Amino acid sequence: MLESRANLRIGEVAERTGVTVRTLHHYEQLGLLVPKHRSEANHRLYGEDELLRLQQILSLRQVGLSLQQIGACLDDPTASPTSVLEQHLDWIAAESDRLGELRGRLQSLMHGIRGRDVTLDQITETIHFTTKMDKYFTKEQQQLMQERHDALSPEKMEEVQKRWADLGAELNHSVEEGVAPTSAEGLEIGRRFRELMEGFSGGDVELEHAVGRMNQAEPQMLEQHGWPTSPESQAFLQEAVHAFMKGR
Amino acid sequence: MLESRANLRIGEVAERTGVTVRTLHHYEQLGLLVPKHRSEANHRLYGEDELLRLQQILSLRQVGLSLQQIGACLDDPTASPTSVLEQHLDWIAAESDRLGELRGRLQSLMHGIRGRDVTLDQITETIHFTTKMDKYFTKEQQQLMQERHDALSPEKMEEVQKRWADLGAELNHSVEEGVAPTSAEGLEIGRRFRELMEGFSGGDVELEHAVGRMNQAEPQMLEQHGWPTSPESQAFLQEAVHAFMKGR
DNA sequence: GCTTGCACCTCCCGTAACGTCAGGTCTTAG
DNA sequence: CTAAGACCTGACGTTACGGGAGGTGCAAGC
Repeated sequence: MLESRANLRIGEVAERTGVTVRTLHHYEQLGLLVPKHRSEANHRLYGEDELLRLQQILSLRQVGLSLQQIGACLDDPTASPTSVLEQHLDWIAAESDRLGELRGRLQSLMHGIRGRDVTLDQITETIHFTTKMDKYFTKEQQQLMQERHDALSPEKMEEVQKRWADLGAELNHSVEEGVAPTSAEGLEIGRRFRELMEGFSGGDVELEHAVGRMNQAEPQMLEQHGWPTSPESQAFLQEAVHAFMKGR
Repeated sequence: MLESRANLRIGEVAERTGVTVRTLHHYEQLGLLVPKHRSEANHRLYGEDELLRLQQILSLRQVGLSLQQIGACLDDPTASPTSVLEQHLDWIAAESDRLGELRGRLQSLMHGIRGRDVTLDQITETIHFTTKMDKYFTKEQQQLMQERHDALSPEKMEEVQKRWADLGAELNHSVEEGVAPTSAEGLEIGRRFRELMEGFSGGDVELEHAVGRMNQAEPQMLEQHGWPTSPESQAFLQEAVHAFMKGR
């Protein structure tokens, strides 16, 4: 009844639907929207049904479907559009989650360096570190560690770090001197290691295991902080801790 | 001290850092990571500093920076990496919001067609409709309309729709018969229109204006639901309502 | 009658970050 | 001596178009 019978030329279609002429050319090239008629001057003529199809294309594009998916929905009668949309929704949800997480991490990163001028090295190292954290610790564990970290006063922090550094130096020294892990000196190192580790993990065995896995797989992270990573040191420490635990 | 002095070949670098050989080729082509040395057989040799640079590149890539931005951060001493990251965070936040919104819309769409088998036409029309809604109504208005919609019982819904349809038919009839908008018949149409409209908007003037703007810009949306959209009908209705309001 | 301008036409190159051959060279183990 | 890897360069494909070059048809102004 109210249909505008006149075939529209490409410019008019573009203007009415808000897309560019180039886009319509593109859709035709993909076989997505091919006007059936041409004028005598070889100009594209879009009819009623083609305009409707274009509306459908634009609607589906609006929700993020790829042109390929749109083509499948429109042309393949066996393809169920709801399942395509369902699948697409899963995609969107995953992407949304990913971006949200990334956003949170970037925010806390920017929060951490707010105001202070930092070098690129520090930034990239922080990113590298947090990435590794994600790989070896669950979100709950990370949150726990963050809370325990925040609860510590700066002086306390520094003291703990110094004690780790001292212990690393002493471990190195003992290995170089050929001290036996089961000697009194070795046992003392084992004791101090357990003390520091328990202070860190709060007795959470799974957390300690996660730390162990990370240090196993990424020794250079410890190395950068001065902790001995040679196989000898590792073996010494393991035996020393074992001996200490057994004799306790 | 602990540096591995030996220059690594591209395959080894790829294995250790988890990227592909092609990626390293690509980075070299972009000038992002160019190993200074080659072996006698023209094989790339990556040294200590190049590995460090690669780590930085991968860290920055991890947070979503483009290779171009990464190159700028690494090579342009005037570019502040924090400002680049700040800007990037804005980007991420916007994208995250966009995807979250799209996700919500897709979810409610899928919720609306849950179980029932729907045609592609119905889906695309729903998408089209909600898109237009976004264009003319604020989120608050949409939420309000949704609540008012949900509060209505199905019978009530149907009755209201019937009354709109009847009014549209009568409006059409009056226009065709040449009835004056200021006649008793016209006034009655104006009264019923105001009644229905106030029932819809709940007296929210801004909401009514939004409806007016939408119908002005997108007459085909009304047209599809059988409401008269001819200029004559529009004019008649406007005068009828005006006359009714003045005489009230 | 000629020119100008406009809307349209058909190629074709460019985008970001690589994946994936193709065809050739080098080295090393059997 | 030969076959398998590891490496090299070069080039095309991916997404959804943007943008431009160079040509055609048609109406209006000089």
